[in-house]
Amino acid sequence: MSNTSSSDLLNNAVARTRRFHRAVTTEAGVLDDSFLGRGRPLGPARVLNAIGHGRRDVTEIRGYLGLDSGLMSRLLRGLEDEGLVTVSPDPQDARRRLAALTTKGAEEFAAYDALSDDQAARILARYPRPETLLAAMDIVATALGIERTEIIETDPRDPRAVACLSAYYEELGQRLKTGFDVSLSADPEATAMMSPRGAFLVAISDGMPIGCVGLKGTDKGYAEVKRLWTAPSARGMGLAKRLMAVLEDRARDLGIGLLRLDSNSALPEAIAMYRSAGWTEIDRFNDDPYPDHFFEKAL
Amino acid sequence: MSNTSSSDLLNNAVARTRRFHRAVTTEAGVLDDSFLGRGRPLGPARVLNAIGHGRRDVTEIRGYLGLDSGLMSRLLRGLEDEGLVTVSPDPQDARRRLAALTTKGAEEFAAYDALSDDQAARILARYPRPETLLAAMDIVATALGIERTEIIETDPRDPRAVACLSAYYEELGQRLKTGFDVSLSADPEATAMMSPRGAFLVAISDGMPIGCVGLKGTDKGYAEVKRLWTAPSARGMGLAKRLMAVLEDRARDLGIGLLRLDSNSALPEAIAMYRSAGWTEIDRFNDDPYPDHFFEKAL
DNA sequence: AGCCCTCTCTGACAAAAGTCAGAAAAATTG
DNA sequence: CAATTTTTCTGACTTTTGTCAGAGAGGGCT
Repeated sequence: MSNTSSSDLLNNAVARTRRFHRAVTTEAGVLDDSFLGRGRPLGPARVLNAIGHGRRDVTEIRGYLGLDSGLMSRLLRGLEDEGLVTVSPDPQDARRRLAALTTKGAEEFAAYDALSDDQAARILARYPRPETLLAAMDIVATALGIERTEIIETDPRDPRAVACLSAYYEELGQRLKTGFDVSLSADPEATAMMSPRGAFLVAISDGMPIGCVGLKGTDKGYAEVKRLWTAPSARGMGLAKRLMAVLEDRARDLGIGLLRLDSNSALPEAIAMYRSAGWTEIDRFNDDPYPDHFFEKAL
Repeated sequence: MSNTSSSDLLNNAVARTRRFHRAVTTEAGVLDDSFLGRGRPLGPARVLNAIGHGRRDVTEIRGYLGLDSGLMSRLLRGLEDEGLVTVSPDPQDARRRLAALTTKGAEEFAAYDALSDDQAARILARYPRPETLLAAMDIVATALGIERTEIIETDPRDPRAVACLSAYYEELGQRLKTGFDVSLSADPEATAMMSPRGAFLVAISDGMPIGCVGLKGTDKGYAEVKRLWTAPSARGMGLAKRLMAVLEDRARDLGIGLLRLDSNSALPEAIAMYRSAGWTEIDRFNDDPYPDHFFEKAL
């Protein structure tokens, strides 16, 4: 432990971070050992799980797990001998190889998954009201993973998009004095927010959707930005700005020259962000009952 | 990843816990590798650090790190050969052995410590306003470490006690409409809260003080419970109750038969806890300006 | 003292993880 | 098309980690 004066004990950021790390790595012996729960060494278990999580490209897995090519090759061979995995050349580039789970391998992966779920549930069961802990875990996971957070384009009916949209509607309902009823607002049809008319983006952090934004094509000479939302755990990390930047790029790709959006004064963070991101406030351009602020940006 | 329906994606507690785990173990490759930053294998590095953190008893280190006696012996021998550690028989029980760092060993340990500090600082530097993240890390660390949390008896002037007391005064100042000035309240002298007249307890979680309580001996036929505080990150986990239970045991050991305490209606959680822990509300028994509730409990 | 227990150390292994160099196959480049 | 690069695979290691059984010294109890 570093030498810390008494006033530091509770406030020193580095000491707190290190204590967090100590707590988490000690507990990792409980959380993490699902990888050891099926009598297989860590190496093969990690490879099997990486494949189960959808990583197919051998080079990619090697990079992700930090393995030497020789070691990787042997681990794959072992999994093949066990009948859990098949490896075949990539049709695009026959030097590369793609791994896939066999039926037996998928079962084995599911067993690991069940072990992990059990362990997570066991940890949570220790806390009578785990909501505080879960919210804190979300913040930590989002913050630590912020650089790994991917922004993907999806169908707005994709479950990950729907999860974000539901959270968005619920939050609007709480924030607006009047409540919020989607059916009263202009709910874009899905196809208006899909290529080639528009786009829908979701931010994914370690597999969890933590933000979204939609671009709705119109026939009025501009496209509209809709449904910008970030998870509470992600706020203050610049995610909304990043979503908007990607969305503007996407709009340019689609040949869109002018963007508009509406917002509500109950969402001051959003309005401040639009101002700082180069949007200009304009007059009302629709008759939606909820918004009271309107913005425009030329691309 | 487990199959989760769309509504689960954001709210399923197990999925959130597993995502947290993924984020933390991925990042652990960044946080944790201070143990690998000095060209020594993990085993010896862990032993050296355990000794540096004040663990001297070889059996204890073995238990803490989960090492076989043979392996432990060889690791210690290696560190001795490097001139970092000396091992000598325990004078109390010559079967046991005690390890200590040499000067060189202490330097090496300090180097590991500096690496850890740097890594923690580097992680924090990524966040412009890390207070949210730090608060979340405190909550997670406290929750995961709640079963490892020790309650120790200290001098109330110990830095760990002082850290808690300062936080307590500051919080009282914020919570009481009138503010709080220690000098106007009955500030017990340290010796009144030390054996044999009283006691002072501090809860330590992974090296961080997260709660305290004092037992102040008087000559009026009762002892007073003073300065009960738990860190915000520890609230809702029953820590105050645990501190009180230990304090009551300690009071019984000291031959005290009656306890009293005062509190303020600005601290409703505390008052609810006293009621549920078998305390009876009584009339004012002092003229301290701050309290407005008074309790008593016979042991 | 005798007996049983605890703790450390050693030797002898075994398993797991990691390293390195070179061969073979496929893709890319000039 | 030849030269170069990328990727995987193999063999031949080394290092690290973990296991087991037994020896030896010390402690506690009757």
